Amino acid sequence: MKCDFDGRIIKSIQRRGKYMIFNTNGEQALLVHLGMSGRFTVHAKGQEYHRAEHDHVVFILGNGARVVYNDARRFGFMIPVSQANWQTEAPFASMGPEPLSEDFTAPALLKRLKARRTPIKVALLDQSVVAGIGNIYASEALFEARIDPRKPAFDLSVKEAEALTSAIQSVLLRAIEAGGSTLKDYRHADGALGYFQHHFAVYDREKEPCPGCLCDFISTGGIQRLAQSGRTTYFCPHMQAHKMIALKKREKR
DNA sequence: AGTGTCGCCTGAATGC
DNA sequence: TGCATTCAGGCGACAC
Repeated sequence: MKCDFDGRIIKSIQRRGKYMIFNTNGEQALLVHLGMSGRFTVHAKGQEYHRAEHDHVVFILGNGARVVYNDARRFGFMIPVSQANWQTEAPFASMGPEPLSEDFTAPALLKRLKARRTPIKVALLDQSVVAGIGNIYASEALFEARIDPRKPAFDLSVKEAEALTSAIQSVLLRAIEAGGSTLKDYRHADGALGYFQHHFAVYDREKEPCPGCLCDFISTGGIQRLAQSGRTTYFCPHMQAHKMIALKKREKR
């Protein structure tokens, strides 16, 4: 099938948050999001290719290699965007800082959380607070920072914001180091699996003890899960306890 | 403007 | 075995 990008040269590939941007020698760039189950795999020139189920797009490169986009759930998308303007358009105009950049500081995070009455876990999934955090890493970072996921976002102290920014960076760096998290679909471009799922502290570990658990595990029941805005959160109620309830009672008087 | 709910789509796991 | 239900790395449209 012909498309607008036929014959274009891919000049560079960028990433912002969970989006990839393929810059070309034309007016338009290709914006790509993998959704939940999207993946790219690279097949070298001469390597036989048979279309597999859920292969939706195949890029045939000038050197004969194939880059295949496979996406079982089809939540991913590719759209042409203006190469000159995409950064000032949705969703990038309002997107939060890159968590591994120097723009991501505790004061910057506090500023973006200031007006949010929503729980901190829900706020972390909002890409306009910080870019690139998904459901796994939100739970993992909050555990590492020892912050209750139910705590209102605006209620974070300076100390908590500091702990959270470093926890987010630490979790992401370790996850990248381990090659990402393969629950079902995630693969590298060469088909390799990620290994960070073996290092989760709380995610998908309901009723297990958290790392370094000091409480009476039998009586506490270990890690708990709850639903927040339709997404599952995992946390340790003992390691991540906060005093909101006591404070609320005081406010009411 | 911030917030919650719903739909998109398929596959795997679970329950009956 | 078969069928229905539930849930899953995300996001955008929509209503309030």
